[in-house]
Amino acid sequence: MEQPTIAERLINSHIKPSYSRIKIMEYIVNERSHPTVEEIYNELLIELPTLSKTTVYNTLYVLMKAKLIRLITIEENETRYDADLSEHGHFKCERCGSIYDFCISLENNSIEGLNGFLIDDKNVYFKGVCQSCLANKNNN
Amino acid sequence: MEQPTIAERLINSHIKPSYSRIKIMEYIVNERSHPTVEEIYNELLIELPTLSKTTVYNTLYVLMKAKLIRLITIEENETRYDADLSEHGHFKCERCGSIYDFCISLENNSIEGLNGFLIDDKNVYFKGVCQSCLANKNNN
DNA sequence: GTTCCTGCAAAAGCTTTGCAGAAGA
DNA sequence: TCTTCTGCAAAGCTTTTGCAGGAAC
Repeated sequence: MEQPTIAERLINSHIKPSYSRIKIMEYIVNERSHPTVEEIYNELLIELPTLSKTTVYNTLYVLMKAKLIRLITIEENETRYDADLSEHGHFKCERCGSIYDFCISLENNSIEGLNGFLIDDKNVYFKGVCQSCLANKNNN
Repeated sequence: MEQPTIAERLINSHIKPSYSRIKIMEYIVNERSHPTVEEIYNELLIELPTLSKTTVYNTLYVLMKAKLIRLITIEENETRYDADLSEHGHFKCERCGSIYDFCISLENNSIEGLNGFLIDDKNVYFKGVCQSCLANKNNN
């Protein structure tokens, strides 16, 4: 089964596949680091020297509205983006700042208090210390 | 079993129970609406006309560090606070903006991908449309 | 020619910081 | 007296908005 290209995915969502948009979407899909606006902007500036943050914001808004990406708000002061729309959780290491994905499935019937509610979006965010940082601590 | 008062809870956490701090903590505990800074400030201004937002921010920071309250970041642009530290999820209705609590328990052993990780904090945020808004829609 | 994408600059909004006066021990 | 709590004002950041030039079709 062929994976659609980034451009095809944009077209399928009725978004014109401009070079900037392809690059921004591509970056979020390939880098699985759940980048911030700042990271996307700084990284793509190398390849697109005229890129502006406005375009990054505009594009992220367009991609979000088309539900090609989604927002991650683990921390109040940093908005991140994720192109993986499957149900999974995010773990942020408070020591090194890395974000890890993990598998989790929340069955609606195991939830009390939301009977008759329409659930569009589920987010699971954990924080703590990752295995790698825990291991390093012992070596220090 | 006696519940400790707000002042006692502050003292137990080595926080001086000033009037502002008691009122702010009290507001978060009593109002179970998970208020924003803005809401806390505006509401308490009635009773404490000289209150400043700086004091609200300062106090929230102190309470957070003492783990008497916790941050809720369902949306990127609104930071909310919750004094209920028990494990529960938050549902935000995208139509009326209300936030509902719901029961959920995440067993660590049902999570794949975080073996050997230290988990400090778990957050579950859902979005959608609440029962009440769904019912109203039919009446409109 | 028309649409809409891009990017500069300015504005807006929230949060933090610096500092001085006030309150409390 | 000494500490620290409070609050004004300013600064800092991120995000949004207005608008004009430019690319694409």
